[in-house]
Amino acid sequence: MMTPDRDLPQATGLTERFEKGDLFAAPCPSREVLAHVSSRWGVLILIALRGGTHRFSELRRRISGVSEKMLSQTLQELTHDGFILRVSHPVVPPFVEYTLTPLGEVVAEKVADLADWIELNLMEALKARAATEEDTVKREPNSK
Amino acid sequence: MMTPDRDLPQATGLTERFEKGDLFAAPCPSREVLAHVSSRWGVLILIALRGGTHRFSELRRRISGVSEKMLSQTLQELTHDGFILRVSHPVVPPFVEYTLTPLGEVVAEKVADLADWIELNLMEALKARAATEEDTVKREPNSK
DNA sequence: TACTTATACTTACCCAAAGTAAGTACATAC
DNA sequence: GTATGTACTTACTTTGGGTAAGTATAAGTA
Repeated sequence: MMTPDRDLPQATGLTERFEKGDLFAAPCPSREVLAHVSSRWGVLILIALRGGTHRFSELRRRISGVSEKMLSQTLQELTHDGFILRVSHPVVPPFVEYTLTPLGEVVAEKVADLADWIELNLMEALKARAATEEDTVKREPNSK
Repeated sequence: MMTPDRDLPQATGLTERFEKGDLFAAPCPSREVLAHVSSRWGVLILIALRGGTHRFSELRRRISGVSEKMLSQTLQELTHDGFILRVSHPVVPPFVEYTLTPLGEVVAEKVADLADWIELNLMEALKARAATEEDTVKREPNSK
């Protein structure tokens, strides 16, 4: 049976063990920011902006697969979170530049670290995928 | 006015990254794995499993807000990717344990590093949020 | 005996988020 | 005058995530 444990007092006890913060608590604002940073396009945008300023359309072309809508939206979120600085030049056609803030450079570095590691170790991960049958280990009832 | 495009001559670091796993290319398998790891629940599961083995229902209670469906699904993905080992004891009621693999411990560490940093620096991010009007910098047409 | 509780799931259904396509305003090139 | 490029927004459609309920089984409770 499903027990609706939305806001049970157990949160306090568990939070103690993870005393860093309340990331494990549902209404934690960190989750939102973390979601922006680790979102599908957020990750790629942050990595793309390492190394320097880029224009909107540069990012769009570089990050294969983003729609303009999602790029715009994610850039807004990250800008709003203080990770990206948006500089718009009031000319025609529009000219807008996006740059990492000092705060953004730190997150971007951590995100890139994660992404790079995954790229480099993909082979191992894929090998594990091939061996699907070994995913689960079954133990005898009396072995525990 | 013609807008100069400094699109192609990229920073070497980024270009190298393109050629290795090519995260920026849409059909790159790294993206999928990265999506699993950096997904809303994937992040929290990996962090929760640092420090030791946990049962399904333990994780469910700890990670406030996960549905059983999402927990099950995300655990399957991460298990399939080789980051988590699933050990099921064939008893009634079911008893299943989840543990990080050596590979999983490394990703979990990187993910936790990112999450911790965000939690600690949330205040700065929120301060940036408050100053919404300063998100965008406008420059005069002739200032560039 | 019958009812409840607990576990680790799956399945059906629904809605919000993500993706697609088109529109916008203006200028320069052909 | 048609096309192109810029940085967007807005409607519409699709998909994925969330909610609630179902499942099998055994121990515990009334």
